Amino acid sequence: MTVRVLLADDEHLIRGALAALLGLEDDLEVVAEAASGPEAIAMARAHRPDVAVLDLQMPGADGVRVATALRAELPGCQTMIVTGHGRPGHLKRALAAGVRGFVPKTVSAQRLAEIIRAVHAGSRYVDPELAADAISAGDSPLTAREAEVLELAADGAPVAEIARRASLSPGTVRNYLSSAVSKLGAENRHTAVRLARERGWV
Amino acid sequence: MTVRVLLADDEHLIRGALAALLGLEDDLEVVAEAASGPEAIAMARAHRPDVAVLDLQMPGADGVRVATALRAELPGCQTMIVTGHGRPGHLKRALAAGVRGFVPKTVSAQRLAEIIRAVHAGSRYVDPELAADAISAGDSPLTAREAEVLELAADGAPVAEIARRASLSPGTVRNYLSSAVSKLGAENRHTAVRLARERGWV
DNA sequence: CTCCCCCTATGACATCTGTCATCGCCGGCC
DNA sequence: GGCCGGCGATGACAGATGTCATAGGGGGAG
Repeated sequence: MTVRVLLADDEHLIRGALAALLGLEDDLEVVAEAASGPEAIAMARAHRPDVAVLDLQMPGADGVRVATALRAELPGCQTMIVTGHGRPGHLKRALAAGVRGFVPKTVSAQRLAEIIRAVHAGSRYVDPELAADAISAGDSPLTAREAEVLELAADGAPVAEIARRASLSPGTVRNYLSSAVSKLGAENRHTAVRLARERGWV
Repeated sequence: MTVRVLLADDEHLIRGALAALLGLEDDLEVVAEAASGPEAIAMARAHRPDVAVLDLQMPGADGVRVATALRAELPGCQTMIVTGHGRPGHLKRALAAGVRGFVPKTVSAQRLAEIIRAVHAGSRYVDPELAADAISAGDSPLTAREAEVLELAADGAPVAEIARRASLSPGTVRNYLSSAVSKLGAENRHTAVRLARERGWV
């Protein structure tokens, strides 16, 4: 019995190469490919794969968003995420979205094929290194608003702009930023953004 | 006559898959693989490939740095860069380093094989879209010091820290930042850093 | 030689940011 | 009911940042 696989990655080079390699395994069959989030969802709807292998970063909708959509629409389809640089927060988000596998692109195709089989059989697989990172990063100490405001501060916007976008008073924004900065042990909001990003808290 | 290819990419999944696909072409032979910059140089030294296909982002030394090293050491070896997200500045740097091909990972393996042949035959190939971006981005309006200081400001360090690292007076640093910000039409140094990064000027 | 641009620096000023104290409101928990 | 924590806001203050004028030295172009 062969496992029907959907492959979604915006990098044609990788997607094609991967499809070819996975196709060599005689119990795996790549039944659909997609280059964007929305396309992945559409292809899944049309081909009803057993396992969806999703890149984390795709135009339109990222891998986790696609996984969430598939979870709701095709309960029989297991999802897994493949990513170049895995941050702890992504893993946490992915797991929360019902993703069953989370692997970095540094694994071999051979290994990926095994993991696809495992996921299809019902087990979960998370890359040990990424799991360790996620555990050591721990939970976010930031409150919802602190995280939101920090997010808005990410592109270097001044306080007034952030306040406008968040519909908050500038003073309140500064308070949240201040508290976020102190919780993260950062020197200023920009390093705070960087730290929070590294730990996957925004 | 077969083209001997060196493949360097830190993502095992991509590298392996690509090696397999390129190996299917009967006039291409992947004679070496590497997962880091230094390893790529060592492998090139050992196997003397005709064409080196280098990922832009690798641990140790990025693709352009590797290309520069190879240019000096193995003049008979043509180099080309493959990258996920290509910024204009990278292309410029790559061309200056004597790289003969520059392609995004969104091309197909088929197309990549053709380009490898072309590069081996002595032509150059630059992805049209990336080329257009590079041209429209134009040249950097920043002076050497402005760019350097902006670079140091990238991680959100305060002026005092930047001044220390650049061995400059804090006042001078603020002047450079101010002038860079105004040249880039940014609101503050952090958005200036972002803009300069997008255009490949830092 | 002169002009111009870059590098470096200082001082002054206005504004922005970070921090703290304090307040009221709401919702959950003991 | 009382306590606590999060949310939203204000006011005040110190320190950081952005801007401008100014100035000397050096190097390249005309």
